[in-house]
Amino acid sequence: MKNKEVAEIFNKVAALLEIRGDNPYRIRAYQKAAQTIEALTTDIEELAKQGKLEKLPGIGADLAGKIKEVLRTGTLPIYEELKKEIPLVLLDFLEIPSLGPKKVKVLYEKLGITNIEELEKACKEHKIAKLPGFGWKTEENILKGITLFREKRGRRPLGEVLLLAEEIIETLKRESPVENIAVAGSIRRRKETVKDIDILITSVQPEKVMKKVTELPLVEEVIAFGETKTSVRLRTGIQMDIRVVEPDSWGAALAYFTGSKTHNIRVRELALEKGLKINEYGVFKGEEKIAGKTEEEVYASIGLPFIPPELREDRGEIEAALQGKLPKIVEYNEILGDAHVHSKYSDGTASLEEIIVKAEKLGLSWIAICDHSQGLKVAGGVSVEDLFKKKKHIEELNKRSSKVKLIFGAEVDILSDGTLDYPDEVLAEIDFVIAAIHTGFQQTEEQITNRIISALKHPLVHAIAHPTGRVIGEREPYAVNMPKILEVASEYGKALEINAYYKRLDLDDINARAAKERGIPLIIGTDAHFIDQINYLPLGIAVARRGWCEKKDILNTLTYEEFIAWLKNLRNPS
DNA sequence: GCCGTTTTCGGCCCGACTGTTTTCAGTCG
Repeated sequence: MKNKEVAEIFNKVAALLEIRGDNPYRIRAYQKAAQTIEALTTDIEELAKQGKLEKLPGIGADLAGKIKEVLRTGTLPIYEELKKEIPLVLLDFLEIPSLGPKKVKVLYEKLGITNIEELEKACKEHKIAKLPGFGWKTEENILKGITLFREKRGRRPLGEVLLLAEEIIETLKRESPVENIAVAGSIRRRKETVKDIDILITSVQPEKVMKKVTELPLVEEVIAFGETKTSVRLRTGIQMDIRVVEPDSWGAALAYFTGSKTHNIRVRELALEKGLKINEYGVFKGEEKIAGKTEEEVYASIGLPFIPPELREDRGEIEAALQGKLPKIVEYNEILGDAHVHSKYSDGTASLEEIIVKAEKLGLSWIAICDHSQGLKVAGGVSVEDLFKKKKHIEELNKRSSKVKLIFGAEVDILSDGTLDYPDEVLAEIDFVIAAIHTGFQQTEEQITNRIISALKHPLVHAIAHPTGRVIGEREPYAVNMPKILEVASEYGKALEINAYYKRLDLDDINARAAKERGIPLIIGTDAHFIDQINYLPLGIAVARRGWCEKKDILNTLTYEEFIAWLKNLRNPS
């Protein structure tokens, strides 16, 4: 948690400096530092103690000192100073489309506007249009922006947007003259939340495609309309940007629009060092275009192998690629099973038979049926008696089904005192025990951490489900000391779950990478309560990929027999 | 504010579109 808090302060300093109109490169330095800190897989406090802060990219003597200051005092002199100069609420204004730092500054200095209500009032009284650089159009845009802001149309979970994007692509393929079409941006990188939908197209009739885009029934409003770039807002509130390029520029454009922004900056800096220029149209040596048709070509032009989109976050992937040390991240088709599915035995809606049919459809060869344990009454926790019925049921089905095997598991509650929700003699009968916290979220960090640690140390537990308990956009993680959890999991060889449910994705990419670096096995489970939620499995795989995980790091790449062997071996090492 | 087998100073990614302008700053990605 500490890392996020430090990063947050740096980000705010950067935003405030922007409004103040400070040196843009100084601002970028703060932003870059914030990003580096947020992506750390170790506790920043540890790095500070070891005097290793200055080894981090983008952090020099000055910022290292400032990090230490934040860790010591919780704030920074420059931050406090800026807050006095510029009201913090102005940062909210930056979220309003068409308002950037320059305009926000003018609003504050000329009209003394310091909250949304005042801003709205000033628009309605047409005071804004009279300001230099503003006009009636800007006034209208701000009013629209305020409405959007109030509706909190911020980042949405990837799982919510991905299907929509794929649907739109199918429609455009069918109904307009596109040749290549692909989703780019943070969706292609499979970031856990996304702000907009970026779609890239090649076409010989770009104007027809653009027209079609604006006519899609899903479109509510056209924000910008150009020959090569069109932006619309969909009825769901999300923005969609469409770019059309020449086939010859497909790879360069795809790389460009996939981002991330910081990854792109690094790539282009590398190009400059080699006397090349990269833009969305290609790689150029002087006037001559030397690459651009494919992404591979673009990376190769600056001496890099292809970097999978999920890694393009400027979290060391470029350095790794330069050294030939890019991980061979786990492939989507290497995942053979889903390690966390609920059935009718607890609060799931599907029968075991239905789950088998679904798994076969998805090409999976095993599913771990992990229903809730007895104490979790709200979620239909399974009594000991029913648990043994389920065990028998699974054994019978496994005899009949050859393509898909079920694994007899349980998602066992970690009670508030750290003990487990079934007695040991029952746990011993369960082939796969994944323990989880479902109650007592308000406990202190020490209490929660100790609960999970006692579960990790329990000899019959194999893994911990959704280790931080966060629900994207709804619930913050409970107070848990992740470095300690990682330490104990690593010591005891226990697995941690990447929960693939679209609102959990817990562990997240950064924690998954931290686990991988410590040799902790990871296990992906959809936590499906409805049969179709098993479809979310790729979202969990995406987290693993974003966490630099390779095949060997993920237990779901094991065959049924291998996984059963792993489970047994953990309890009785051979 | 960072960074350096061309550099400890002078660089720091690149382009489309909008709106307010009569040539371009600001915003956005």
